[in-house]
Amino acid sequence: MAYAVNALTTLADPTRRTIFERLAERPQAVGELANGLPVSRPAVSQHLKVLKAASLVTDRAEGTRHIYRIDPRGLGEIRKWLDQFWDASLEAFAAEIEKTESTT
Amino acid sequence: MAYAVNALTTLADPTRRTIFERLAERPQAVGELANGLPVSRPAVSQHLKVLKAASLVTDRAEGTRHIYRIDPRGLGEIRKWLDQFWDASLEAFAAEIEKTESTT
DNA sequence: TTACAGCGTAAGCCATGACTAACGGTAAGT
DNA sequence: ACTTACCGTTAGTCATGGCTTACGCTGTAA
Repeated sequence: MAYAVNALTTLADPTRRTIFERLAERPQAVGELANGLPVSRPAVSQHLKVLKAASLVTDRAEGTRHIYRIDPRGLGEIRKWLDQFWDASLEAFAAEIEKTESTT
Repeated sequence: MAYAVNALTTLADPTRRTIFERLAERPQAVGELANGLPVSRPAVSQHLKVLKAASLVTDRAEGTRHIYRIDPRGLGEIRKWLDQFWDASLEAFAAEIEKTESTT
């Protein structure tokens, strides 16, 4: 659950979300990502570090190039965390409607 | 989609997440929430304003008391946004595995 | 080994935003 | 009318975190 929280706060940053989207299309190297982004390469590197810590991406070294791609785990944790509130929300909603309408 | 982004950044704050959790259990007034939280009542009020703007909660006046409860809409937007990447992630994963194993 | 390409890290700056204290405004009770 | 309860808003302070610049490290090519 703490993982989901990390993943959530991680994706809260706009730049990080953009990076995540790009990697969702296809795995990419750091420099590749930096081009086409309004921030410097070190900035991308830092973001990738955070994304990796949240299990949202994985990296693989290919010579001096580091290829990053999406890690489904972080995404899954968020989903799990979200569904828990989704259920609670619907439950509360059902209770409220039952109390108001009582349409059996 | 912009809604989902708002909802996501909104739930990134720990205090706001806690408020959201409390409201998931049962609808509550502002003062009720403030008790049991390590922050002041105005702070809670501000957080509720943000949560409301992200369609994550709804409020209903009951005398001078303002009862807040979860709004499923904001939650739904996040889920929709998330699922889009969930699919992209699995797709990329499948492509990778297919390329590596090719176990038809 | 010399040179270059590709990244990660550290230090420092600056903007965003979370919090408190003080105030104003409305509803209910006496 | 006066008081009290309950809440929203504003102004101002302070910490968090994203960004850049500078530097160091590891491979690859000649």
